[in-house]
Amino acid sequence: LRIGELARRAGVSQRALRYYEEQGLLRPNRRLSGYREYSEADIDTVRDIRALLAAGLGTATIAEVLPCMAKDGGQLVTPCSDLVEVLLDERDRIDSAVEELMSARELLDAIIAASGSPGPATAALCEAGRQAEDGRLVA
Amino acid sequence: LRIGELARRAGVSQRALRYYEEQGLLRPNRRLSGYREYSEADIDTVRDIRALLAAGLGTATIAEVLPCMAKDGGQLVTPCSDLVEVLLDERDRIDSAVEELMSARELLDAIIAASGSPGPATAALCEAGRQAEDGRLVA
DNA sequence: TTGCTCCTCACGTCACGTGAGGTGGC
DNA sequence: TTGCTCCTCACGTCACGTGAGGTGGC
Repeated sequence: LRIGELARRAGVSQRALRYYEEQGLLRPNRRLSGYREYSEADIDTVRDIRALLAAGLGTATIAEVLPCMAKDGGQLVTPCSDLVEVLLDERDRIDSAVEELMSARELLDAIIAASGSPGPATAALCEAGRQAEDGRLVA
Repeated sequence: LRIGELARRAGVSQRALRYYEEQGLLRPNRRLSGYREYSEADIDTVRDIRALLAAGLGTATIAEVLPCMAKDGGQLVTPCSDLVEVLLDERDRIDSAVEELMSARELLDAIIAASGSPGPATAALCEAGRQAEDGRLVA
């Protein structure tokens, strides 16, 4: 697989793939031309990387986790004990991140729901908001 | 309220508060000394800002949303119709973000669960991981 | 030769962190 | 005067985005 096809199939940018390599998360072979050559397994690896990044893990931590995910005949590999503690912390962080997202969702829902009855006061406040924004640009 | 107390009570850094002001999200008064003077209402505003940032909204969008949250006697204010469409998109993004977090959580859970029976293969792979990391540092 | 894909710099972005160096109030 | 809090630059960080300028294969 060349970088363009992997990017398409994994749903990421080529820049992201080069960045992951720079951080040691991927190690593609090189052709004589210098082109990167990826394996089919890299598609799943990239998906895992994205999932962990989206969960707030840094590339350094992900670099430690990835070898544990190397499936040995469909079997997960045991991580070093230091890493397990890190993962427990990260899992807690994910749980509170979900709660934050839910409360933000409620905030937006309340505002969206309030858009049912516009009224004349709305237009005025809308306009006030724009003027405040202009003021900011001037200042 | 001076910046230090607001930072403590809202649970954010002073740098973050200055940044929010720079982005037009807060507009504290100034004392003769140049010190920022915040209102009690700013505590809740900062909490809302954090919730929306955590949900992935940018400061520009939050600047549009905040006036809608100005409680007019406990009542939410209606946003401009352009904004409502943006909020609907953001809400969808939050929903998929939650799904991503859940799947990442499952990934970590599987690895954590695998740490039950260490065995000798683990230590070897652990060591291999460290060597690979060293190789990276050398290269 | 044309066109598509790839390559390596290298600077920009967003929401801050982190000093550097200086001032205000009790 | 001491000590704590505040101020304004201004550069660093993380995970990339976005060109700039050049090369490879059919």
